[in-house]
Amino acid sequence: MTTSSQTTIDDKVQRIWTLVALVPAGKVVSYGQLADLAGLPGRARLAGRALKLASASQNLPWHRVVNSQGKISFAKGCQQYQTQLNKLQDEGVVVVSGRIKLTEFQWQPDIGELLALPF
DNA sequence: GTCGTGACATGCG
DNA sequence: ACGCATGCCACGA
Repeated sequence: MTTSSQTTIDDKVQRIWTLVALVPAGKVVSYGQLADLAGLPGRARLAGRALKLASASQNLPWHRVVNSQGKISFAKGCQQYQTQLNKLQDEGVVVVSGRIKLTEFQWQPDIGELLALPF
């Protein structure tokens, strides 16, 4: 087949990065949500991997990604945890007992934004 | 090829 | 609310 379009791991990671870049300040998104939006249901861990692989030069707002419970997925107290927490609070995201109220701060992508995506 | 690990999610008790 | 099991699957040892 000359027209086969195989989606490699890199393509998927690329999609996650593209989506994260769309999240506005003051809002958060969950790993699972990113995977879903990328057309990869059930692949939340891949979203996490994508962020780990991302380089600082990409300037991704990775701190806006939390788990489905609205909590930061780093060990409480570690350096990364603190950095993420600080950035979120700087943006106005309210964190109570290490938790964020998703009903209030979870990002709801715009239809047009999704249609404009390359996938 | 098998196994353990992981920036996850969900269901059950 | 919390821990534990299971599902998921890429990666490295």
